[in-house]
Amino acid sequence: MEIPKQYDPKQAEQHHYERWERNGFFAPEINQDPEAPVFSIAIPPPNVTGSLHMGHALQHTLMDVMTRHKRMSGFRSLWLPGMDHAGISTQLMVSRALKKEGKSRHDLGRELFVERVWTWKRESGGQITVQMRREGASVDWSREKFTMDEDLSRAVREVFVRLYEEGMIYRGNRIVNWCPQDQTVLSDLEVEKLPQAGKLYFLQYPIKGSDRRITVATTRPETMLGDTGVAVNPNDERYRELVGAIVLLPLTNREIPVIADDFVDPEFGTGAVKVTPAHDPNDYDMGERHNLPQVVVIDTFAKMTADAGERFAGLDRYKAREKVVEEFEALGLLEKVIDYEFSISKCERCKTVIEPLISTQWFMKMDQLRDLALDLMSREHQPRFVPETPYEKIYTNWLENLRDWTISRQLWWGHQIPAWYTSTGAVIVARSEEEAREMAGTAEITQDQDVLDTWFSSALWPFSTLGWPEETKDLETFYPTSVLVTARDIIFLWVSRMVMTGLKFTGKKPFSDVFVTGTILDAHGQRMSKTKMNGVDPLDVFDKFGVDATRLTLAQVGTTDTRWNEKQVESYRNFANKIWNAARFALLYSEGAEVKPELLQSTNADLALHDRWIIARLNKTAREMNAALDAYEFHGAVQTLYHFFWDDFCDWYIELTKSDVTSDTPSAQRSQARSRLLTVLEHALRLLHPFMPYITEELWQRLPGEKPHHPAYSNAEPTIMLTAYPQGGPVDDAAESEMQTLINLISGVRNIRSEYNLKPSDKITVLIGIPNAGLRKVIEENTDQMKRLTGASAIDISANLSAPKASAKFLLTSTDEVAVPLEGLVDFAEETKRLERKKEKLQGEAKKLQGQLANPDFASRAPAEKVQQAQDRIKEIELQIKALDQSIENLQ
RNA sequence: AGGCACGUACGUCAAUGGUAGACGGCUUCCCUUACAAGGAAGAGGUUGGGGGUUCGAAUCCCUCCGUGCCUACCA
Repeated sequence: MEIPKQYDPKQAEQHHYERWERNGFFAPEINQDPEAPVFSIAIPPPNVTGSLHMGHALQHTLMDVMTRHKRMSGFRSLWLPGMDHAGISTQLMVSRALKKEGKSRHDLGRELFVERVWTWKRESGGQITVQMRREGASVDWSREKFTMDEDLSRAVREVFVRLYEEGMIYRGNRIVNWCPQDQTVLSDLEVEKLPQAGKLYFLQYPIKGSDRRITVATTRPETMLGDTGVAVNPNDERYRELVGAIVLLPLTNREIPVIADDFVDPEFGTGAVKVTPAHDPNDYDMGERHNLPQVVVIDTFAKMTADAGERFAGLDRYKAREKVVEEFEALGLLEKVIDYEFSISKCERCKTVIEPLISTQWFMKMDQLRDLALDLMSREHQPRFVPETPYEKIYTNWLENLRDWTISRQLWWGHQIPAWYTSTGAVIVARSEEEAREMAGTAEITQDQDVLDTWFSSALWPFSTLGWPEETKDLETFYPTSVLVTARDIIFLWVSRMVMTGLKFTGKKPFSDVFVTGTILDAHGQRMSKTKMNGVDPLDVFDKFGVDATRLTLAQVGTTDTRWNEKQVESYRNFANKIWNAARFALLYSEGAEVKPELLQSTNADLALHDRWIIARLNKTAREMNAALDAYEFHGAVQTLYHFFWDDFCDWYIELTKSDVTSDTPSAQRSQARSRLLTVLEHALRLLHPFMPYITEELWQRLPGEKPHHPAYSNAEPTIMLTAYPQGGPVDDAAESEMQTLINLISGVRNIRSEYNLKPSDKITVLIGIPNAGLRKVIEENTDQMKRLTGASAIDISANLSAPKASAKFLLTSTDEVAVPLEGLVDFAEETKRLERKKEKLQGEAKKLQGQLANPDFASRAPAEKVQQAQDRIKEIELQIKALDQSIENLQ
């Protein structure tokens, strides 16, 4: 079989996914074991408008690793994919397309516009589903959901109606965040606050029946046209006598009262605040407390209303600001203007400055829901956040301060609110229009024009996607889901709301664990964002280094914020190449051999040391992998795999088995060695598979022999995806420690070669003294290996070392010693210096340890084990120093 | 403004209170070897500064400096 020297990721990425998907490997039905445990994840649904970014790639990698691991471990595994209709983004995107045709959504009307969005969705939405296939995400596409699907929409209506019936959803007139651009209300979480350089204007208001004036400071002078009061702190001596006085509001002919309210900070500005209940959330609250009227002077397009007065009506809010300031100046009432930095609220989507407005909206009361979630946390400590700090606290604190949720949006794209109005103004909330007509007793009803916040449907995602409110088989089987993987910025928007609705409507938590991923930053530690143009496109990285290398890089990010570092991906690309070439070697010499799992079962003692050892290492690695994955320790898991494959398997095992495997003459021993190599490789590929699905499948398919699936998947077409994840058999401490001795021996000799600058052509003799007969035998059995790996022409093993004076020596253990005669090979003076340096270093360490032991407190208070360790280490150092002294003397 | 994290080798990150590691990079050596997208070896850190608790601190506490995030909002 021809195998190229370099791994070509694109080649491997081409065919496997399509085959996996076509054969139904991703669907839980592939599992034939009726008793199988269940594992399920609902994907955080990406926006239908979205395309893959690093955050997705990171989350998807982690979810795929978990799902593939559980699937291979025999779990009936479901990773359910889907998309979010993303109300505002999607509506904006389609509106923009319309604009290019010179039309607005209003030209089409609601029905046609919504139809147009669906067309867009069919034709160009969901790019991300194509990209997810590239990632290798093993999601069950047969269960793919969209938040606007009929079944999910039904769940939305059901929840709305039930909450309305319980009085938890209500319609109210309140101050809200209004986006004049998108023409919709926004929740607090959809508003971002940005620092902004602005000005603070000091305006003087005359007091009626007096020549006093009261000065208020404001960043928004135009709102003064809607002032209905001036507030001061009740304890502020400066204004005490003015409380209850009447202010003549300039530019208008209104008279407004001076009120006292604790909200006012006497330290700030002048200590007197203008109160505009209709256009500021705090003023709104104050207005409520003092029964102040609300005068609306700014409309939904951020233009001044008729109530702002004739001169201002129709002006843009910023034009009005200039005009108000001019007029104050003309009246001599503008005290001063100072530069001032404050934060300004902007629409998260379109960046337009938010206008707080009083508006009739639908709200959801959160107190009962919040208590359900808080109870779950205090009672069962659920959901379990990984990492627990700080997220558990952040989550709990946020819940404790939760306010009512504004759930209506003035959009056309979304779930239209299931509320209807009769001509007499009665409100009917129902599951369908028919039901509403029946309830109304008339056909003359009109539906509320608003839609629900996108997050309303997202909040139901873990159960609505499984069929709720029907009691489906899927819901019964896969709910609650096992784990939620998410970025930290949607803990409030999404995670907490899923917990609350899950508990309310299914009586169960929607997931047990919440894994909060870190953030991938750019090379300078900045967040990647579209506006900064500093994002790295995962697809470009896939093209450059391959999907598997990228996944490995992302997997080890885990929960920490990490700067993007292409070098890291490059090193994992090299790792993939290493895997490729190790397999290439095994396959090059696979004639007469095949994968035989039973070769790894035997623990019989006539196996060669390196064989016993690699089996032990494989078992230990498998155990570590399972433990790490179950604990969500992805960083550790990647490290474990990397070292096992590169260090243990490639650097040592292949090198030690090479002479048997590459032997020219066919023999039972050669076939065994070849088969064992293939079998260990096959197991290693399985361990790697959840992280590197493509290269492992590509190579696994090429391995000859018996490669059974996990029993739960015995009927399926061959794929590494459905083999059993190695659980790890017995450990073999003897093999590990004996092999370690051999490794130390070979490394030690190589070290000597390197330190003395010996050329590979310099033939050396290695003298080894090992008093223990058992160990001596082990080493003797590996003489040929040692010769090959150290470039020694002769190896002499005896019970007691006798070496010529001028030899490089090192201690293998406290009793075992190795020497390489150097006569004629090195510069003795240079060498003496080097040994002295080494000795100093050891003496330093010994001194430190002795200091520790000399401290009576250490001896009495530290655990005996630690004291013993220190003493042992000192003894070891003493021996090493003695050996060094000996060597130095020998060089003289 | 409050709250919360973080600061470890040149870079990115590890390390149940037990005396600091990995990978990449770097230096040296090696293209007759499955892999130059490679191999072998080596150098490199008083864990941001200062103080405290402790037999023992990267780890716990205080403080300063720096960075990031979150919440609130100052009219």
